[in-house]
Amino acid sequence: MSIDLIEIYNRLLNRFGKQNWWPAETEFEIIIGAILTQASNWRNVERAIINLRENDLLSPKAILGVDENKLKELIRPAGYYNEKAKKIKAFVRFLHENYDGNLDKFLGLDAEKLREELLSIYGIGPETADSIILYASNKPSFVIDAYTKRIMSRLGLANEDTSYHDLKKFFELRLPKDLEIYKEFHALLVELGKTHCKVRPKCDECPLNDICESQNERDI
DNA sequence: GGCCAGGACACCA
DNA sequence: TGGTGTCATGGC
Repeated sequence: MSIDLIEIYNRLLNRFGKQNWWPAETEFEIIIGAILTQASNWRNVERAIINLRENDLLSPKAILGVDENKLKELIRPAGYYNEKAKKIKAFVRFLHENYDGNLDKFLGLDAEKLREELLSIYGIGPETADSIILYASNKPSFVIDAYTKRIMSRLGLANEDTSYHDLKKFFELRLPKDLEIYKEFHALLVELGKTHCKVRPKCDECPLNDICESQNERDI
């Protein structure tokens, strides 16, 4: 099967424009956001990040020193705050113990080693790891999320049980290994997912409508 | 008032 | 390795 992912990319880019992800001021903020946004609404995550910023906690050192219960209270709006507080703590402890708390040193690892290290940290799975590699470490590692799986499934290019690894390779084998394309494409797929390719799809006006197998109301 | 959101992990068979 | 339960707030 030949499918032109660049064609899809260009359509999304023309429709939605450049997304300029990741919305954050620092690399550490990207990492915190990547953990906080797990299975959560980004608007809620923003509230949590604002709370952290107002308390000067957007640095590894500050997070390392803050009381975990205090951390939980501040990130509460993001949901799953007990779990996420543990995950955030786990990350800064790992950084402290293995890289002297030096984030630049850690993010300077080559992509393969960085991914391996990230996946060894509690609370960081494939998607969060790839998000950190792509947007914080600025190395091309394609991110697969729930929206991407759904969109690919609706397009007939994947099943619901297609593995993360296989879907990731599907994109990486068909796209130029270009940092900006990787960044934008993932952001654009999320935007499409939010606006059209939802659980209850709004296929009208979808830029991929003509090449989508599901058309309307196919329950996946 | 129910559904859903930019996942990961523990536990089980 | 695959399926299921759990974690939780807030917008729509």
